[in-house]
Amino acid sequence: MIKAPHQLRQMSVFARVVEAGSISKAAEQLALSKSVVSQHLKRLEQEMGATLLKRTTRRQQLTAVGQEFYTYCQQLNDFAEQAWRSVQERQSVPQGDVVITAPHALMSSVVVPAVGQLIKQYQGIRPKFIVSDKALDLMGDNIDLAIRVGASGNSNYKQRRIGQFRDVLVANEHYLVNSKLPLEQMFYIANHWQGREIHHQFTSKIEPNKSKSLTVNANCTVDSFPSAIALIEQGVGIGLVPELALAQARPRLVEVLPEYQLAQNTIYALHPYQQLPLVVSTCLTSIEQMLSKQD
Amino acid sequence: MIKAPHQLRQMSVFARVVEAGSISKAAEQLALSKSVVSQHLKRLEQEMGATLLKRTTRRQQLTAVGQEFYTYCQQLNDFAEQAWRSVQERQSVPQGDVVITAPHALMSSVVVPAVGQLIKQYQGIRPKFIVSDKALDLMGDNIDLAIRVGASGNSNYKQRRIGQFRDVLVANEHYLVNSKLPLEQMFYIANHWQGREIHHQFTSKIEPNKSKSLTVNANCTVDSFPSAIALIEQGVGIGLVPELALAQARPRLVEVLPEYQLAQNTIYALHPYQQLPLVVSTCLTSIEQMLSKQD
DNA sequence: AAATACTGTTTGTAAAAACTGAACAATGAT
DNA sequence: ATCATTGTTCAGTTTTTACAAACAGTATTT
Repeated sequence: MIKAPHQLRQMSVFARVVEAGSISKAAEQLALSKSVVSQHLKRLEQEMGATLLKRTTRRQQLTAVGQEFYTYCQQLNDFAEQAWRSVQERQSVPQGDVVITAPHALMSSVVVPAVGQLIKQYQGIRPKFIVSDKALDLMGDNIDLAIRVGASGNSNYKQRRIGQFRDVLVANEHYLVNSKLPLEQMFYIANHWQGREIHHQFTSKIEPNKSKSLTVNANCTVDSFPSAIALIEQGVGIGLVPELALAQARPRLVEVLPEYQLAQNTIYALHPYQQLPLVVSTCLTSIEQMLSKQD
Repeated sequence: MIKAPHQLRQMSVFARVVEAGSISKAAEQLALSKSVVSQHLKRLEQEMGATLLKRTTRRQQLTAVGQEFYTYCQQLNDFAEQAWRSVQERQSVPQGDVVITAPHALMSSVVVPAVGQLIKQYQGIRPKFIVSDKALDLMGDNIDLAIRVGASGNSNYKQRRIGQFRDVLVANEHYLVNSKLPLEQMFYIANHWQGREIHHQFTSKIEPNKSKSLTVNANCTVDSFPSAIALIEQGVGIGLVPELALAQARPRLVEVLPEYQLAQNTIYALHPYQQLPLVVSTCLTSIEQMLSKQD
């Protein structure tokens, strides 16, 4: 019944003409020329096959049909107005649900603090944190923001580089002092994602050309780094830990090769939006700031 | 807040996408190409500064904003739909108020019978007849249809020729037979619009070239022809009467100059519409038919 | 009566948009 | 791995929209 794209517009204009009381005033209010408004009205009436407004140059009067039609068109305008307002309001202040996922390496050390700080300012934010080292499906799990290490090659989602960090090979101070074993034979506590065969390429912190490589087999595997830290603190062996997560544990852990460092991991933010909702973008900004501070 | 002409359309399309569950299906339902629908959505989101629909190639999910926005857009479509339907229904059958004005000469003899016949068929018609020999203001008096004799030179309204009739000079049969006076001296009962000095130009009914003229002063003036008929029937004098109105009175009245006739008067219909409402146009048609029958 | 101020309509023209169809990338199912 | 499906992007075309100016009708003012 109603197919043409312009009819809604015409209905809207018609309502304004009725309210304004004349074509000229309506045109003024709508910031249009009289001719346009006149034509809109004309075409609308043609396409409906009925006059809505009896009009001379001085007066105008609604038809019976026009009267009824107007009540709808009026509401139509109101609804459109309300719809926009509702969105604008919602977007003026960060609020509402945000589902954020991040790997262990970044969640408690970066994401949670960043968002936590935000909540103090905007109490309307209701975040939900999902720790996962696996790549979850943003759409399926209804995730608004995913922080990941390394780029996901193929994805429909928007992806942006938001920071970087290094992993550090650490051990309990006592373990390192007491153990007489060569590095290759130390007890290696690996994360699950590292696999069984582990290869590390170290570069000197001072001289970029000087490098050292290390290849070991995992003696033990954990599925998240807090377990690794626990073991390392206990003096069981050595293991890789994100430097960002060392803050809490640093006093008791020391680097195994203090003069060397590993390559940087890149941190990406992913989201399923064409355009970020305010809550999400605010969270993301906060996380980025947190990351830049730590550099 | 909402200014752009296309936004209503976009909102409408957005609602359809949500309802259809996918852009493709929505495009199909709207008889559009996918690309258009996609772009509409894209632009709408851009202009609102918010994503309404998180979407991959397979699934789509409403945003919090989108959810709220949708409820409005949905109703918007519904309203538009209803608005059109209401008009269509109203126009499928002639019904409702019609205000018709006509001069005495035509009202009871033509207009009322024509519309009366119509009412038998369409009981929803509620006509209001206003007899007036003066030209009323269509807009001011809320008149839908005006039947007039002679064209109104300057007017904003649509005007159309719908028939014609002659005036006839008549008298009571007995008066004519008994009166020995010459025509010029007979007691002349004039209508108000004829003025004091009256000139008639007669033409022979048989020979177009043969003509006769008559100039008289009014002995008596009436403001509408029924009064004239009453007087004439009483045998007071002669007077001009529209032939159309003679039907009821004919048995008792006879033409003064049976072989001659006066010039035809043209009947016009006037209305204040760009496009006639169904009720009005139906009435007009019926009146036209009534006129053509009498020719 | 004439001048005026204000209406709504028409017309020609330029800008904006809507739309299409085809090519493309991503996804899920067979 | 192939295949059908989905959404996006990119030309190019058609349709709408909009404006400005000229015009005509109406009411007020002078």
